[in-house]
Amino acid sequence: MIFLRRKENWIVKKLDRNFYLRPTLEVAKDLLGKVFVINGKRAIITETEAYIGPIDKACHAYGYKRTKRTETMFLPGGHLYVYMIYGMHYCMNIVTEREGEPCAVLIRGIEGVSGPGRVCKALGVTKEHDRTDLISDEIYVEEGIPVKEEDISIGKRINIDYAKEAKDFLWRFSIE
DNA sequence: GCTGCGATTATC
DNA sequence: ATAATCGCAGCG
Repeated sequence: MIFLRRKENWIVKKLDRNFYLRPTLEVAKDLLGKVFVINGKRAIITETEAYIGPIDKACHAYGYKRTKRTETMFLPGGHLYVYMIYGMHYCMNIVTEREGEPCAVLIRGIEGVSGPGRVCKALGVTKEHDRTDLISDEIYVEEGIPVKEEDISIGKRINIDYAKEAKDFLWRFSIE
């Protein structure tokens, strides 16, 4: 039995573990329109990018590379992966797929905010949130708004020109 | 112990 | 087009 409480037109049901354990490209696309909840703030996700460690030269964990930083991506889907970049910004990702498969989805935009660094700043996400489990009471993602297939734009990922053939993968998803 | 650079952003 | 700014991977 499924009961969906609705608050205005948002479906407020929390996403469960199984949502995140699916293939990364599916999760990246399905996260559009979902509502990220943290620090008492709520934000509609509008732009994402997939990073698939086993085959993706743009991914920190390419070829299953384990370092102190990438260790988070080996956790089961549904955890937060937060890292600092350029010594001054944080980037927030949601880990996907089963434990041991280092994959994640970068949250590149939320409603009214473009760019992964600005997203973290707007939501107050820092290194402290790395490894946070989203199957929790305080920090999680809700069903949010249904998104139509025709409203989704697909394109190449941003700022990964160093990543050889992977730079041309169409692993970026966005709405509006 | 050094060196170089990055899934970015603000500003020239 | 370029500076800002630092954790850390790679090297040896």
